[in-house]
Amino acid sequence: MPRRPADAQQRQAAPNLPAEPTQAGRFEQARRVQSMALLEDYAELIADLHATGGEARPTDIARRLGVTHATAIKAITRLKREGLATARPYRGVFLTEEGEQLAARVKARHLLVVEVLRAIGVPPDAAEQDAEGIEHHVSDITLQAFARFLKGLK
Amino acid sequence: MPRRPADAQQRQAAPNLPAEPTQAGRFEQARRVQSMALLEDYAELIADLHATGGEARPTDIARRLGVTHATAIKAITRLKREGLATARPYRGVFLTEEGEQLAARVKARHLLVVEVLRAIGVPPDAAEQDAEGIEHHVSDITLQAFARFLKGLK
DNA sequence: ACGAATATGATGCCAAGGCTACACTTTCTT
DNA sequence: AAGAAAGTGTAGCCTTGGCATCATATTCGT
Ligand SMILES: [Mn+2]
Ligand SMILES: [Mn+2]
Ligand SMILES: [Mn+2]
Ligand SMILES: [Mn+2]
Repeated sequence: MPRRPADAQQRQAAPNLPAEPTQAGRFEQARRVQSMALLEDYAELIADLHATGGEARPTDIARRLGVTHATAIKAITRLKREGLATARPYRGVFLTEEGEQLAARVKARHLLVVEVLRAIGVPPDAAEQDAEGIEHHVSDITLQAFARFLKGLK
Repeated sequence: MPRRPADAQQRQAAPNLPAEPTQAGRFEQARRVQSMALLEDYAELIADLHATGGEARPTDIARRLGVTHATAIKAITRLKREGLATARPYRGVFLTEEGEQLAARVKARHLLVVEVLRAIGVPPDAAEQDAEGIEHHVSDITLQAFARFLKGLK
């Protein structure tokens, strides 16, 4: 049945770029973004643990994320591989400079997303809950619009 | 080092319910939601293909999603397993009653999310892009707030 | 100081969701 | 009516991110 084109285009690498404005392009970008979500949450959490005067040890991280420590350790391995963290065995996890920067961006974005949801009238618990997933999909452009929106309110 | 409690609680099933208001509970809920995202996008897309007068065949679906047809076929297998779709070999995919209902809900939510982003001042392309990922994390409670927000604007 | 309690790390298992490659079926075109 | 073109399905491979289990390291409490 030779009706439509073929489906197997070249499908190059496409590192992390803007995404075509086609439906397929949007889905591809959404998948790319999703693949960063876990790293973002870990970075944000590790920074928070450090900021709260504590250490970021696998068990702490695991408990806060609701996963087993084995799962956390595997994710930490990925963080290290991606150059976002280092770890001293039995002594906890530390963010690299790049990791710190990611954490800072992610935290700011998280707070802004919650703030916008609240401003729209979303109840506090739902805002906190939904923001945990939504945040990762909020692009810089959208984030700027969020900031302008909040500024316009006060 | 026996400082903090243990991390391996019972961790029961937790089918799809409200989620504790703890940080771990929020992350758990976000993971549950994410595991539905793929099914939601497929259901929405299949309904759209049918609505647009066409058939929903693996290659159509794959092209629209930006994946290979093999990937689409695997996802369709999961849709069938979950009771959301049926398929007649070489004749396309069809949503069950439950699948149709899911598709309708997902489509309405998608549209509302885009509308809210636009209302906040997000440029059209970014709104379309970000909504593709955000939509899956918007709870019913939040969706209601979105509807009220839009109503209040006009 | 030493045993108990806890944390850590390693390993192996699983399912999801990508991919390529290849065989088969259907449809189109001549 | 073939033969070519396109779609479909299957199989096998990979990575991610869950899990449980076990061995080892550290720290606490007495
Ligand atoms: Mn998050
Ligand atoms: Mn967050
Ligand atoms: Mn989507
Ligand atoms: Mn959608």
